[in-house]
Amino acid sequence: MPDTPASAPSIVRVAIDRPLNRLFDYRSPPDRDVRPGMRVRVPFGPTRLTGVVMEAGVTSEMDPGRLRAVSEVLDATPILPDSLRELLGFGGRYYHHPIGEVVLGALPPALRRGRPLPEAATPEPLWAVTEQGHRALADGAVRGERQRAIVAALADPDSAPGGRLDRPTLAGILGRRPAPRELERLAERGWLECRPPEHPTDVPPEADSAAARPLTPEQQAAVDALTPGEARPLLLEGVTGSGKTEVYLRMAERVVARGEQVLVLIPEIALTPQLAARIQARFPGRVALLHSGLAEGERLRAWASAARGEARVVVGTRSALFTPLPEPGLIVVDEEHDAAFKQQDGFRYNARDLAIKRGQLEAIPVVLGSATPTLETLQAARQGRYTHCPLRTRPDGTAPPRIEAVDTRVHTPDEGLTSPLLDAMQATLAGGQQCFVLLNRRGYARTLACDHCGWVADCRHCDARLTVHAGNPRAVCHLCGHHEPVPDRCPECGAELARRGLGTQRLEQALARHFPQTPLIRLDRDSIRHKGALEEALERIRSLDAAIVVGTQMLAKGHDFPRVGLVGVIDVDQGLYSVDLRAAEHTLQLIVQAAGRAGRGEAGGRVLLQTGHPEHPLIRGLDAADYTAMVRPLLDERAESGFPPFGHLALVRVEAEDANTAETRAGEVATPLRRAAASGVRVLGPAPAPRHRVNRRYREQILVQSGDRRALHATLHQARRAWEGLTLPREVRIALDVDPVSLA
DNA sequence: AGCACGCCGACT
DNA sequence: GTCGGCGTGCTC
Repeated sequence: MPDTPASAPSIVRVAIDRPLNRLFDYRSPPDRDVRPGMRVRVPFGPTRLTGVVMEAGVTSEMDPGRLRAVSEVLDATPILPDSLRELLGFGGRYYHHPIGEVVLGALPPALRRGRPLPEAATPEPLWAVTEQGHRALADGAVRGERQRAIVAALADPDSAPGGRLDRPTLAGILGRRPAPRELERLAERGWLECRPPEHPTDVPPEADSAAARPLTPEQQAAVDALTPGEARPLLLEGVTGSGKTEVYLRMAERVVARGEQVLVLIPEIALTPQLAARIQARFPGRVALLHSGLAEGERLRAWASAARGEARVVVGTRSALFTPLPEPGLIVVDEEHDAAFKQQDGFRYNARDLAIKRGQLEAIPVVLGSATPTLETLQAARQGRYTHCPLRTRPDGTAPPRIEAVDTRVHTPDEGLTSPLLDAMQATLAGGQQCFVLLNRRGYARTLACDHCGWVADCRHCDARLTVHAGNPRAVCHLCGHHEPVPDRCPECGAELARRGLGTQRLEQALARHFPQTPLIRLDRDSIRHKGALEEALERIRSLDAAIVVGTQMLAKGHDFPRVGLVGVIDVDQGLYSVDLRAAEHTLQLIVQAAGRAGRGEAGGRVLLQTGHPEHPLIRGLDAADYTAMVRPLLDERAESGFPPFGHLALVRVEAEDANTAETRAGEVATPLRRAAASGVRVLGPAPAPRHRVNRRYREQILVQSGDRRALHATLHQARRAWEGLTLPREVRIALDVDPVSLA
């Protein structure tokens, strides 16, 4: 960098939290060394804003007289290192999102607002259940939902291996933050004890039985595939129970042992608290946990402890990807196929893809773990761009479950249930095992309709049918949340209304009639609405022998259940024949993930799929032991259509308050896209979005597709500049989604 | 995104 | 006469 003469004012280029796709130049104070990565306070129009210096010592294109001066320098040293700023710059360009929002969005809210970075913090103390507490829990003496949830979470070796958790981790498991006073009160009653964070040597090895068990040859091979200096991404493909977590932990141990930090990304902390808890148990006092359930101060402290290098392992959801690590050594993306890694509004980044990029920039390996990797990841592994480490055998030696189809044309379902499924359930329950029944629609009935005049209950804000919910009876829109009372009679003709289609609530009722003696638990977004309910339900499932659990895809997510003998999938056809880009892929993933719940016991499990199309190639190819073989027809289909991973997509959505405006403006938005489109870039649309009206707004969409990523991005870039010259009404919004997960 | 400036309708 | 409606344009 050339020295600037002492007389010329030094100029810094600053990112600010405004949707403007450029940086702003300021004169930096003559007496202070303002370096890239530091936060500054700058005048912006009539106000002052917090910004991040992206470049320093630059010359400005601006007329020097128009430059204003930095008002205040907020950091003594940079809080965003070079590599992260580079990652954020890349992210802004790749996803075509304003750089300032990207950069400021990477900071915890407290830092975004200009608060100082806290000094080194004392580590969070760890909480554990006392002997007395265990007895009280067993005797039912722990009264109060909240108190019981806390003690139960700490007492459960699945949620708290090692029996000790700090408050932020507990918050992730409970889905709410227990107040310090709540914990203290439990300690005063003698049920909990509080210990200072200990050294790793204090952890009893029996805290996690997997830590003592030798690795299988496949696990060992995966751990050994991670060689220092080799920064290639690694796909760890393993079914549930194949011991992926133990592989992550052993890799992390090696990385931490050589003085480097580990970042672990997980899809959603509330649904999979076990991984976070196991990591916490293996690296006590050295883990920072970052998730949306944290209070602002806690989030700031966790972020700062990672940034200062105190936390050696950082575990977090999507946005934790942007945590600074002074000594990075490894990034793990667990359940890499999960759509939760894609941000669905604003800066629409995919944390999995940006994790790969971060790995490149930091020259460290990235491990992608899944039983059902995305087609993008499988293809990269097939081409040798990623190292592929399969874990085919389960450490407990059990066989993968058998997957069988039940032909619903032969066996007509009653309330969603066919006789072969009911018979299989009967047998499973008789054997003392559990049955999981999966239906991807919550509520009671899918629609409310009049058989007499054809009226159906529609949402007044969206293009969607209202779903009938039982219990507190309401008709609910699953798109916008609008709800209204369920009418007794048809508002048009007064005839009796029919409740059509099946939801989890109705299925639950039907199952209760078939199996009146069997404990029945429902698990969906409605049943776990109140905080800690998921943990309670999981706890109950684990405590039972024969039982039926009915629920949505939530059932198939990472929880560990030892006694599931049978998984029934009520309706797979919906996913197989949906027009959406990834519907079939997601259905296969769901089936395999669900199958992973079955047969952890010695008996081996069964999966029954109810379908009207048992001859469908994807159904015929189902084999829980070989996902790669299962998805081959999908890959062939994508290759033919030029869809990912064989081509690249971007979706442009134009939204307005009325349908006409949306349509005409979408046309104006499409024109520069067409004009900019290089050869090999296709522009499809505009067309009404599959969900045309949502929340009283109308949406049109344009799909841009190309086999050449660079050509696609050049097109988007050029079109975007043309859009800036467009005079659109304020209410019209253009949203650009690069690498969309769904076209709906 | 904010926020100010600016140019036309019903109020003290 | 003026308070305020939100259309348009700028922010180093």
